[in-house]
Amino acid sequence: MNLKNQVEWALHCCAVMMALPEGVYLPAKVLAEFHGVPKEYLSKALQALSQHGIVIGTLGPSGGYRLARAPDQISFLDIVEAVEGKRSTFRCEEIRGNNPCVPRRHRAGKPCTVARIMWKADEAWRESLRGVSLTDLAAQLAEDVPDDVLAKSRAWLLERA
Amino acid sequence: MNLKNQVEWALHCCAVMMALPEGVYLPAKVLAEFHGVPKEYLSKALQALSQHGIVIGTLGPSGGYRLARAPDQISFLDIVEAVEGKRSTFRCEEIRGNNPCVPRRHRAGKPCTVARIMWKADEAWRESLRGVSLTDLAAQLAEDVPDDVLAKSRAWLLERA
DNA sequence: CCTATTACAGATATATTTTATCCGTAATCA
DNA sequence: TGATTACGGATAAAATATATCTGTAATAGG
Ligand code: SF4
Ligand code: SF4
Repeated sequence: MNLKNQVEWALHCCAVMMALPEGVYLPAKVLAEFHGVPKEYLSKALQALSQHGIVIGTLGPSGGYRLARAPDQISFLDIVEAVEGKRSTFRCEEIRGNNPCVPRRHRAGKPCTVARIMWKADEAWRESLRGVSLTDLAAQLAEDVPDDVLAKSRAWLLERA
Repeated sequence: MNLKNQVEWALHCCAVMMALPEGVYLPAKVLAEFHGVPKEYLSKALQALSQHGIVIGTLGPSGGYRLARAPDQISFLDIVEAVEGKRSTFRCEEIRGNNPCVPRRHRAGKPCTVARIMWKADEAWRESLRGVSLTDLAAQLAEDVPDDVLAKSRAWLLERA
């Protein structure tokens, strides 16, 4: 059970886009080169973000992507769910319906205990991601990443925006 | 991102094995028929449980599986991790190392902020599963499942144990 | 108006993982 | 001895993730 690598890419892209000045857009091509990932496939992830209203994409030269709202209004969960989907990781195949001792009653009934427990764990995962915003990420990054690397990256990106 | 269906099967099998009297073993064949799933593939899940010390398998006629310890000493997490593995669902491909502005320093460094946040969410998921034991499940099942179904299932299984 | 650039949607191809089956071996019991 | 079982490894089929390719429409700038 693995998350798609697009999740990682999308998160990094959003982190990078926080540095954009008002009205400036970053093309997928640049984001792909910056992260060293295939442009075409990364585009799919960015389009997913766009469809979920997390980023805004504009066409034409000087077009590209930027965040659709303030970083403190974008959570990790928003981003993860945009590319990974909202469905629970636990798939219930209703195998209790195969129990030879159960006539019919149970089958269309409410989800069983096992499923509820698994879904609750899933919700705990989501809740954890819901609690972290891009602003939180930025604060941590400022501590972790040396200032010169941050500045150089910023300059590298703006040159190509 | 989906959990394997073996997870669901393993959980149901453990639930069923709680009903076994001391010293009695339930063959994979019976468990498979009871749940309506392919025996060969279910066996793989049961072997995983066995390797992780959650169930005990014995050979020969009247052999099969039973729980290796008391139900209150077996958590959902034990079972899920046995078949799904212990690794985080978030795979870090170290794409920050591809950043053209980073020389060398960063690359072998500690895991970055993004990864830590994702791993923490993963841990929240595990913590949730760690908090539920088979005993808890049994209590819930007693409420959810009608008594006659429970009794009939029990009888059906013991006939074939 | 023209051209280069871009996001976007859809089709296709490849790789990896999940799902499932098959077979041979060893242990156990009657 | 013979039937039954778990176990491990090899293999096959299906589903999903990964990646590429194509064409279209919008847009900025000349
Ligand atoms: S998890 Fe619950 S609802 Fe799903 S198959 Fe098992 S018993 Fe049925
Ligand atoms: S998640 Fe962190 S450690 Fe992993 S690639 Fe991204 S920056 Fe690097």
